[in-house]
Formats: sequence, C-alpha cells, structure tokens
Amino acid sequence: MVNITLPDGSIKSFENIPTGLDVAKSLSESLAGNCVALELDSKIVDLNTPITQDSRIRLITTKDDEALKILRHSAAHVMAEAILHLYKDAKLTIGPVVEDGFYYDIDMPPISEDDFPQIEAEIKKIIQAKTPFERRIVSKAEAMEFYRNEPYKLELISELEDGTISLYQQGDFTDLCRGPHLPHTGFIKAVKLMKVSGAYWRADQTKAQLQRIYGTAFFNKKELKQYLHFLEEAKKRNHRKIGTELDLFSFHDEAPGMPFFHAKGINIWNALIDYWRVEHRAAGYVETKTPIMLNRSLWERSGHWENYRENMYTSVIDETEYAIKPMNCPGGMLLYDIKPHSYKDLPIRAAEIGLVHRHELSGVLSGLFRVRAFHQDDAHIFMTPEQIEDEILGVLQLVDRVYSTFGLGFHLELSTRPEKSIGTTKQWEMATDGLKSALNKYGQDYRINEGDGAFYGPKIDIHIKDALGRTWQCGTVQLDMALPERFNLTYVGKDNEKHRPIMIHRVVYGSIERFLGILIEHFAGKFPLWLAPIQTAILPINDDLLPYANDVKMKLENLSIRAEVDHRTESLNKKIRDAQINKIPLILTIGAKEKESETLSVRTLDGKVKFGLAYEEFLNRVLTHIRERKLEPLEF
RNA sequence: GCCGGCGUAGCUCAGCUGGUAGAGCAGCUGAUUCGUAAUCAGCAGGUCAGCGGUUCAAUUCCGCUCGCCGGCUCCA
Repeated sequence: MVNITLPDGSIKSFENIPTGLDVAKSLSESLAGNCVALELDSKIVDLNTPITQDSRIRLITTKDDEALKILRHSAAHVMAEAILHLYKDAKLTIGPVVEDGFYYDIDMPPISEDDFPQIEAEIKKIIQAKTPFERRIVSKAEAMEFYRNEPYKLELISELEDGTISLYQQGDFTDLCRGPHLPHTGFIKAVKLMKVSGAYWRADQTKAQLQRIYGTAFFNKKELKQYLHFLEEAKKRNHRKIGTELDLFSFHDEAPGMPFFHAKGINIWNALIDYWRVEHRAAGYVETKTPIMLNRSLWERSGHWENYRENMYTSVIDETEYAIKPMNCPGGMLLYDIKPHSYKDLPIRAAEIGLVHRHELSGVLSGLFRVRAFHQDDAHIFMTPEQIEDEILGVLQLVDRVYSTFGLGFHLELSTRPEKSIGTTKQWEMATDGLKSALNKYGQDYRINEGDGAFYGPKIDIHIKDALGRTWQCGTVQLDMALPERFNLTYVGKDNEKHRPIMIHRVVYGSIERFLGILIEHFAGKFPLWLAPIQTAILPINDDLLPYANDVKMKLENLSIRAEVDHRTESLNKKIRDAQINKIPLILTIGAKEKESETLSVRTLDGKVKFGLAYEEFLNRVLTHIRERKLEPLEF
C-alpha cells in the first residue's frame, strides 16, 4: 500500500507500487496525456518512475515551467540522434538546455544552416515514431565500456561518481544523461534548428573545435510561431538597423568598434546627458573630468597594468609609456587626493562622464552594445563605513528614478566574495552586510550570486527589462576595498586620526552608447518627445510657404524644440509619409490657412490631426511635455 | 583572438555552372504647387571591401588581409 499526497493535500492510495503515470491516470486520462514528469519529494524525475513509498508528489504537465526545459532537453537528444543517423562519425559531447532552447556540442565536420532541413526532416521522423525514453542506471565500469569509442563521454564519465550514472535510450540512440526526459519523443510538437557556431570542448581554445548546433522546441506549433515572431520583432527593432534608418550613428572601418554619432544621434545623447545631470545634481553629486591618457606609473599603482593590460591601448610619448584609460577610477583617486579630507567632507559623490577605451576582441564587437570606445556615467563615492548603507540606498533610489523615466523595469543581483580576492574576512563582511542592509531597506527582492563579486569587493548589478522582456545589465554598484588602499587615501576622523575611506564605483546608464542602443530597441525608434532626435517636422504645403515654415522653425528652435523643415519640392502626402517613417512625434503642416490665422495643424504618429491650434497652446503643451519627460505620446 | 557565414551604388537587394554590372528607394535636374502615408519624367551614381594568384578572360574560382553578422570567450 502506497499513499500519495497531492499538492492540494488530498491523499491517494495504491495497492501496488504506482508510477507517476499511474497516479495521473487515476486522476484523469486527459491529465495523463499532458503529463511529462513528476516531482517526487521535491525532485523532478521521469513520469514512469516507480513510487515505492509514501510520498508527496506533483505532476508536471506541459503547462508547467519545468516542462519546457524537460522538453528541450529531450529535443536535444532527438537532434543528437538525428545527427548521428546522418553523420556516422560524429562524436557527441554535451547538450544542455539554454534560455531559449537547447544546443548540442558535437565533434563533426563544419556544417552550415543549409544542412538544417535535412536534420530537421530526420528529427521529424524520430518524433513521429513516438519512441519512449528509457532510463537505466549503470555502473561506472559499464558506462566506460559502453562508451569505449566516445572520448568525450569517457571524459565526462570519469568525473562522475559510481552509482549515479544513468543512460537514456530512445530507439537506437543512447545518451549519458541525468534526465529527466519526456515519456516519449511524440511530445515534441514543434522543433526548429536555429543556428550553428563553433565552440571549444570545455570552452578551452587549446581543445577540439566542436560544432554547436542550437535549436528550440515547444509543446505546440503556436508557441514556436510566437517565438519566431518575437525574434522577427527583435530584428525589426535592431538598433543597428534603426540607427542607419534614422541617421543616428555609423561605424567605419577606420575605427572598428568605435561609433560615430551623427547630428540626430547626438540630439538623443544630449537629452540623455541633460537629464542625467539634473538627477545627479539633485542627488548631491558634483561632476568632474579626468584626462583620457595617463602614464604607466598610475596604471601600475592601480593594478591595471598587471591585470588589465591586454585590453588597454598604449603609446609612448617623450619616452614615457602612456595608456588610454579603460576605466575612470585611477584618475578619480588622484582627484580625491588633491587635498586632505575631513570626515565632515564625506560623503563625496564625484561623477564623471568618462570616455574609456578597451581593446575588446574583434569577434565580440556588436553595434552599440559592445564597442571599444564608450562613455561611462561613472561616479566614485567616498565615505565612512557608517555611510555605506545610506549611500548604496541613495544609488538604488537614483537608479529607480532614472529607469522609470524610460519605462524600464529592473531587478537586482548581489554578488559576494569570490575565491580569489583581497581584503580580510571582516572587511568583506562589513561591506557585504552594508550592501545587504541597503537592499533590504530598499525593499525590492534581489538574487544572490555567491562568489561572483569582483576580487576587490562585493557588488550589486542592476538588470533592466526592455519592452520585449529582454534583460540587460546596465547599472552596477561596486564596493572597492583595493583602490583606496593602493592610493593610500585617507580622511581625518573625529578622533583626529587618519582613516581609510570606503569607496564605491557606480554607473546608472552604464555605457551611454549601450544604453542608447537599448533605448532604440526598447522604443523601436519611436522615442518619447523629450528624447526624439527631431521633435517636430514642419511641412510647407507648397514652396511659397517655405519662408514662413522657416520662421516657424526658428520660433521653435528658440525655445529649444528640435525642428526640421522639409524643404523638398514634393507632394504633401510624400512629406507626411516620410515624416511618419522617420518617427517624428509632431508633424506640423503649414498651409495658407495656418499662415493667415497664425495657428498650427498638428499630426501625431497615430495619424490623428488637429487643425487650427493656437501657438500658445501648442507651445505650452509641448514644452511641458518635454520638461516633464513624459513617456506617453503627446496628443492634441 | 577562435569557428561558421557574409561583403555588389548612400540604403535594400538582383546578377545561373567565369565573358569587365542591374533594379527599387534615397540624391540631383525639370515639370507639377499639391490639405494629411509615395505626382511624373530625366540625369547622375560602382577600381563588385582590399591585395595577390589561377585563366585568353575573375564580381564569379583559390589564397591572404580588413570589416560586418551569428556564436565561443570576455564584459559596460
């Protein structure tokens, strides 16, 4: 007799030892058809696992979050089987589930996406056969024998403990795997191979180059379709594409990875910086600026010469070695040290929009997201130990204000002491506790990444979530216990003794270039009025009205409203179309009526038109909307 | 840096198995002077990323270099 407790607390009894599937069937046949796995005493296992003693279980159906991972893991096995059918000499390595699907790293000759249809056809055959996944536990010796011709599997097995090794078989294919898996391959209703790339065995460049084949899978075709649609949408919003279309920035072979901003791009840039200054002034920051090139001795002192050298651009001037700064902090240390400080000076919040250069590997460059030259909206806060909590809290609140202005949600992650680190246990405790208590006071949930901190101190990373639900790490608050030490920074305390200040580095936008790229994708190029590169398009109905249109433009520009006259000899319809395509939030058409009555006709991006608007009203509303940095479109 | 893919006019893209390039949009010129998402006609625009090789002949085949894209790795 086995008693099974279900999540709702009800208990079901079975005469013989049941499997998860038996339990499901006893509840309802249709439920059984949708079950993929079983949570048995808080461990997820195969649905056909025998339940040998009284237990608490939860049936996992295709609707549960865990199910998708199981599905994709099984799909990885199916793909591997299909590939082995087609490429006899392929050697399998590992095939995990990733965020949007799965991949399998396989040692085989390079293939391209052109080979996908063939593999997908083979996958389809396997799925249609509805082959069951069967688990079997083997001894280490048996596993070694089974995989005697599979070097990668052997290496994996050698690292496993005897007694914990399981194999999963579907049809003629067997893979070393912890599981769990679907009951049978037929659950995979939609699978698609996405891309292929190279990857090294164990991510080690000295080891074999493998083919990493990415795929994704869903329980139904509709979800796959939705996912593909999401990818399409993301592609449409690609900031590189929109950046070219809207004439915001460009890249040139003469400076790979270093963006050139066009006039319209700089309009957005300046709006971002203006806003940043407003918020930082209000939060008690001062703004500073340090040089771009500093000599070697400084970088030796900061530790960058030793630890960061390969990413730094260097040059010899007057027989002295210089480096272009990859970070602003060492310069910031010098600024702190220009004079002795009292505890009464602290906290000092010194911000700097610093242009840094990092020689990133050529293969990682990617639009504005990953560049070699970028601006950090950096700040160094120097404080006493007692001030840690308040200062961190202050940064979090500032971050909150700034991100909400863009309609960006965010979540927080705390990274603690890594294995390789400097400082004493006591220092780390104090620092980490300071961050934790600030986080608790702030009140939003946060994740902890144990051991993920910098070697010089713990940190809080802020991950924003854009309109498509994608997350990006932008802001970060890092406590630094190394630099104040290396630069021997001090302040004089109440006790008239010298003390070491606590220092944090923090950024809100992170990289302004990258943040701008994220905003372009977040808004799909349709910026809120205050950010729009051109805020108003002025379209004269005919050429005779061009001088008047220019007068209107001057009037707006004098009030710092960014305006552009479409002076082309084109039809009004054409000008309107182009203004709409360029996502200009306010489109003013200028005809004889407007000129005579001194009114405006405003078309907004939703296609609505308001005629005969008084200048006063238009200007008041526009200026207010801009000043308040409203997110929603202005309507008339 | 490594693996794979790619590089044709300002942009988007044609150009079959080698016979020295074409379209749409944008630009310019002319006509049209227009009331809310593309007026018409014409013109101009390319050392086919660069260098080298094979060939009677290379945008096309091969090699190298540079750059871009997707990954690996790294990171803001």
